[in-house]
Amino acid sequence: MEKLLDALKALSDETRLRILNLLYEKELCVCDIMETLQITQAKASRHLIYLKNADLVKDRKHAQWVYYSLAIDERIKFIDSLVYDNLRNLELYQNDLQNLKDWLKRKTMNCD
Amino acid sequence: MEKLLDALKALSDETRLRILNLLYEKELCVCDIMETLQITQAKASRHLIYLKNADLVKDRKHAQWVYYSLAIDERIKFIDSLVYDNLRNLELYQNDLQNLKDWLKRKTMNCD
DNA sequence: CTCTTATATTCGCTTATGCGATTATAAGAG
DNA sequence: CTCTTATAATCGCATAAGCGAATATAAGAG
Repeated sequence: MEKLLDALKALSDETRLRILNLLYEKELCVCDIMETLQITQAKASRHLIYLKNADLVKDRKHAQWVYYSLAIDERIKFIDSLVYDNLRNLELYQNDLQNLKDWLKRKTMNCD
Repeated sequence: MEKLLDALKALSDETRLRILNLLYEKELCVCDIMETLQITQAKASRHLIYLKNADLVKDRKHAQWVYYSLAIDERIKFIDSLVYDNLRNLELYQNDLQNLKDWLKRKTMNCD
């Protein structure tokens, strides 16, 4: 199956790794990712679709939002090791998690 | 450290995965890899150098041969999982291992 | 030295990738 | 309906990647 190669290609780009790192925390919509990583909407959308085509994430539409979440089954559990043992030792990805936390907090407050 | 990204880029090409799969068996010279995978010398050499630059393999020169072997430390042990749990379930990579075995046998016999 | 073998490097080409900017689509909100 | 917000798709461009063919280098062999 060449799906493995697709998955590896999906993992060979920093932006997609950063997105995947966020999705390991929780399901997120496109705008959460744009805000957290400070990237353009087109860029976020493009890379999410790339990850989806590689079967690493799945999406779910609700009203005008599209929510993305992990779709990593045990066939490719090496990705768990990659994220927990490697990615998250790096400052960039740690900072992204903190930024996500901050963003989600601000977002909730604005709804009050 | 961006070395992780280099490693992932190195893993996103089928030829390099096939080479890595072989090196998980044993140290090999460039010509073993050409013969086993039936690829050109330039292609084998190029991809081995790519893997070396990503710190996934190391080389050792002996007489006119250059021997390549794994250089995967525990920082990137997710690659072990990738190879043993994913790659080696795929027919292509299983066949490559058989071809390697056959080639090494033939090679030894020619030296008698 | 000269020839052969093993490996690396360069060249020119083709295709793939990533990007910003823009446009299209789709669902609410009012 | 019309306007706004969220997301996807398209376009044109620049750069990277992979390839075969040819050439360069380096070490033995004779």
